[in-house]
Amino acid sequence: MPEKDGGKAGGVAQAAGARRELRLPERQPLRQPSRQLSIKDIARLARVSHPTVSRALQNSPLVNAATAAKIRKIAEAAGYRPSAVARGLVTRRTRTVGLVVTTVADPFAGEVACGIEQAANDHGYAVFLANSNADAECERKTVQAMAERRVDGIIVTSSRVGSDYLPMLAELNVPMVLVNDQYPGEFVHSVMIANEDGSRAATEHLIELGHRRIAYVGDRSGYQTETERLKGYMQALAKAGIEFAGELAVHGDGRPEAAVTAMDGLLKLADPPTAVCCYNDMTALGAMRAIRSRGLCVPEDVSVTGFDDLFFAEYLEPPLTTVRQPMRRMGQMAMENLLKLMSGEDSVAQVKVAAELVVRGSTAKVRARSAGRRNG
Amino acid sequence: MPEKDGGKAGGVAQAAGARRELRLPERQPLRQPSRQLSIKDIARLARVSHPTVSRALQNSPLVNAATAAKIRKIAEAAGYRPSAVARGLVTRRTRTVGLVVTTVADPFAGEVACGIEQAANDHGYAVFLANSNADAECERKTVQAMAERRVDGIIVTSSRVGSDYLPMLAELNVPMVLVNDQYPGEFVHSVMIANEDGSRAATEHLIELGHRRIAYVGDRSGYQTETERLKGYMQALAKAGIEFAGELAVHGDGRPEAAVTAMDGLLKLADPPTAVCCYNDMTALGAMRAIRSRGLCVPEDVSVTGFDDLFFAEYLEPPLTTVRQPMRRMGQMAMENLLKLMSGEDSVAQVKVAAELVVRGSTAKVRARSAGRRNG
DNA sequence: ATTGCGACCGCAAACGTGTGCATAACGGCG
DNA sequence: CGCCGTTATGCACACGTTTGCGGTCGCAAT
Repeated sequence: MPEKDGGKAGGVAQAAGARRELRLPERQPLRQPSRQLSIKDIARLARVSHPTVSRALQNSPLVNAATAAKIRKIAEAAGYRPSAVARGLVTRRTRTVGLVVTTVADPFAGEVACGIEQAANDHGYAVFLANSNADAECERKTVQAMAERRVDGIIVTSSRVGSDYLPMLAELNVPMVLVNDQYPGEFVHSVMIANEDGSRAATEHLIELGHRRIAYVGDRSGYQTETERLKGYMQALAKAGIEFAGELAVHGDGRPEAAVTAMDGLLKLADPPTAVCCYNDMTALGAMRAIRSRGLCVPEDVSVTGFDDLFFAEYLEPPLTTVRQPMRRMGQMAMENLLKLMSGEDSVAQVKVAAELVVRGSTAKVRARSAGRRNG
Repeated sequence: MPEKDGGKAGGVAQAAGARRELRLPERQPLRQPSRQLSIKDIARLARVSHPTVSRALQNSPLVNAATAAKIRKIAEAAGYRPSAVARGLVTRRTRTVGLVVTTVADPFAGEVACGIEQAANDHGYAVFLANSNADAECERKTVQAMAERRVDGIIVTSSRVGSDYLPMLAELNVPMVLVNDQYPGEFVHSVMIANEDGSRAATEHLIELGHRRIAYVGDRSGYQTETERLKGYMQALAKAGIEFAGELAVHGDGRPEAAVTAMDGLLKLADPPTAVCCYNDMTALGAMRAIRSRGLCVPEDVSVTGFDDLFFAEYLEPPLTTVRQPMRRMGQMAMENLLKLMSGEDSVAQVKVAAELVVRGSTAKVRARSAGRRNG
């Protein structure tokens, strides 16, 4: 055995050397002092060709079990790590997905990202993270950059781009799934929460508690999520025979600061609301602050509902009544959906996940009119 | 099939074909129906060689301005995007960094990640995100996987691995910076908050308000951050001549749930604390819940302080007194530090950023003993 | 006319891996 | 002894870039 190896390898090396001399002077490329070792280094160490090493490391049945074991052992000992970039070049698959969110600092995005990362990792995929800063142009650029890096797929949460993704996607030719947005097309699928249902449930809950003057503090107008939640709110009002009052539906931006001023405006009305349905939990945070700044109490003077059920919702005082969104699960679903898309099979184009109303302490029965006169 | 080959490629193939015939039979590789177009496609379109295209696109002065412009125009029109993976293979730099956090769903990690992503993006770097789930083994695996993807550098926040990074890093040979942890070495630098100072300041603040029986609810023991914050707390006590009581220093896990039970245990003591210094804001969230569950009030019955100043801190009722950590800025600093490391120059190995006490409503003067007897 | 030179451009390598195909070794069988 | 089927391995590519170097061209200087 050793003889065979020694003899054979020697012969091969010799032949190769001789052959090379005929061709070129074989300029010696200046090597970096310490470079990552390559598959050829392992091949040399194991006295086999590099394809054999390649096959051994991917457990191919084509290589002898004994030599495969030997090769793996040597590679292990040398601390060899095959280059994913070289592999990506030849296989044309990087096992990488791109994730673009408005900002990871947003708790909603963080939860979704967490679910995605988990699922991706379970399937051997790495994820590129990028912030769009809720800017359409930036989002577009980011998606382009990811295409340049040859990601196998892309997930976008709370997209700001809109339906002109379609031409871009067709050109890029990379599968994509959207979270909480929807622009159906050949490549682009989506998973989204039942916005209307959730928002309607929250509003109906307030109506059942006897509220009639119910406000709505939304996001910026124009985005699909916002539109749908507003719609749910209006549906509930209509169903209960309450006339929609334009003055009670105002816009924030999904963050607490804007909600404070928006809510404050509502409280200054001649006939202020006794309850408020907020676009999301962050908005509710600001609304509650505004309410208290006027010396009013939650829920005694005004009830408030949120949307999302972020981690802090149950720890607020009072705990926030809100519409739960299984964020992590949704991220996971998005990733699983993308995996299917990437492997060629087409899955359900649009999955809508159920929203669940979680009743806590921030909502209560309306009480006899008294705070109504306290307008500024 | 024969028609396609003969017809379409006819003109081009002929010229090239003649030359090629001398060499090899030129087996026709089966092409995918639609593939990304390459630099050679653009070269053919522009009637130049592909190296010229390459140079034109990187604005090399070696190519004629007019032809460069033409090439760029053609590339633009064709929607050509150079492959970052092929480029990475030859340049041996991927312009990619790895970011490993305990979990992105954690608001602290989210903020830091946001700062990092921003800075990375500004410098043309993409970032791989991965969760370690606060598990040392998982963290190690993740770092390995990133090395396999040939990232140019790595940032780890709240590392769970510890000082045995050093041998691994030496082997991997990739620069790394740690956030809120510190294992000095040739490759590994760090940026961290002044834990002791911050924690001491919070405790001193409580002491100034007249508190003498001050509890501490920490993280799991053993981690550097936890150790340092506990130390700061003890320093403040010592300085004020208050004897450290072991029963008052308990462990949570940095999340609200664990803090609830930990705090509840403290309140059941024969001589319960009148104030509590929490490891972080999440812990404070749980502590406040526990306090209220017993019918006590914050800050009237017990004052509480946090650490981090997460977004919700100022929106709590009462707003939380806490130690501010400029998280986004710290992420940015970590990235800038890493950039220096990657470009060869060595920067300050350890930067410590100042912590700032933010006094809000959750802390108040101790009042005459009365709640003390309410133990269970 | 030759030489030298600068400006452009193309050739031929790399980079590190995967894979179709040829081939060597080997044993079994006619 | 020759043929063939297996098994194991190596060869020669290919993937899509970048880059050192040599070559061509036009033009001025000799």
